[in-house]
Amino acid sequence: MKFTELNLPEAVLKGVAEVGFTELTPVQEETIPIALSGKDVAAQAQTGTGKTAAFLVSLFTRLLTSGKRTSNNPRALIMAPTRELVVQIVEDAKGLGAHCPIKVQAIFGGMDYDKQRQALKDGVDIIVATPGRLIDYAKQRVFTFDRIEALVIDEADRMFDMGFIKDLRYILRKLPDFEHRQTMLFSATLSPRVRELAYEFMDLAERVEILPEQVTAERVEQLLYHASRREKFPLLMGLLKKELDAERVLVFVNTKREAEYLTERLKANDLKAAVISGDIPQNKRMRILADFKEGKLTFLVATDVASRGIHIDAVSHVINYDLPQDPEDYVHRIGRTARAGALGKAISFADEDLVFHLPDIEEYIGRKIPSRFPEEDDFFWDYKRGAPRKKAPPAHAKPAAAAAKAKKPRRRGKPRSDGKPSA
DNA sequence: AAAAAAT
Repeated sequence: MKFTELNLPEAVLKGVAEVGFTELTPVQEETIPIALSGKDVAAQAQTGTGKTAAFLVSLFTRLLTSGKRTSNNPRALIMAPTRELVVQIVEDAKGLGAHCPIKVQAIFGGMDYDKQRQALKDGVDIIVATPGRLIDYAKQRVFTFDRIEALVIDEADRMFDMGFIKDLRYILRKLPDFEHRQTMLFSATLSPRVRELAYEFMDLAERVEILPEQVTAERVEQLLYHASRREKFPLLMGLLKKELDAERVLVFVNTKREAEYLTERLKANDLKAAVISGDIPQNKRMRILADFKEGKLTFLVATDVASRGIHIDAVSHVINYDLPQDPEDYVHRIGRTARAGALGKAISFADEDLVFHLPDIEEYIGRKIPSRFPEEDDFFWDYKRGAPRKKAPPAHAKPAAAAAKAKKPRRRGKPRSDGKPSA
């Protein structure tokens, strides 16, 4: 099906054509007609299949005909779990909505406090926001939720998890009742638990659920190495020597601390690497992401701040240096590669501390990840810092000793050097 | 159990 067959307003079609869309993706084909009819939608679809455009096209079409912009009273709200994702959605909206008289405003923490505040006062049609800053302005009555007629929750399962649910509920309570607004839920992973929670805020009678058979994109080539903690870095270096096409590598770790440490190790080996995590100041986060997108960086070491929704062209490899704790995060992380028709490789390391997550991940994705134990020549030990230069021990040799050794430098119980109380 | 998100 083509966008031109959808009976969209001329202004929307013009934007769609300009960003180069002609054919609808399967998820767009399923969701856009339903969304245009005003029904609630809960859609799970593989990463990189055009979910953002699906809800943006629907929102623009609705808002073009439903009324006019007034100050302090936005008409639609899009919620997302990271600031980068908010920025990206706004960028997509600028392209698709280039010919629509619809004002889209990003609301998120870490930057532009007065600018965002003023924009809300002046009046916007669509807010794209992370929860914290939005609630801040709402409490100050910079704007009201009274005229919100459509709500989109992107990466819905993340928005409904422990860390976000309180803020999200606060916002949902302030919105017009679900009978007087449209609600749309999107994610690559939409668990039954999350759907149950979310349906409290949706019109059950008018809800359409779209669930795929396969959660991961088939074009991602997946591979897993069983490697001990101490083997992981030499294995990473070894892989880089072999995979000469590793031009844009996104490396995921589970903690902010590990992200910093691994980045330093890569840099010490003269590799162009940078780190992105919630500890990095917002303006730097944006610059690093831009540098990575432009190819100025080969490596981006990231926490799960970068695992969801972010589109980066031509990521050749995703490395799960730490196996993620949540199976959903595995799906989102590897979804950063092989996007929009491209190919990509996802290589995961399973060490003695994290390998126990593997069965859950494999059950979730419904298949075994091809795995192997590294060979002698998979390693490259001759890096500059912190490891023996001799030959590699066999994989999983003395895991108990390695685990015990690993616990030592954690300084448990001691006061933090920065003076703040430890969490 | 960690990450993200307001100042």
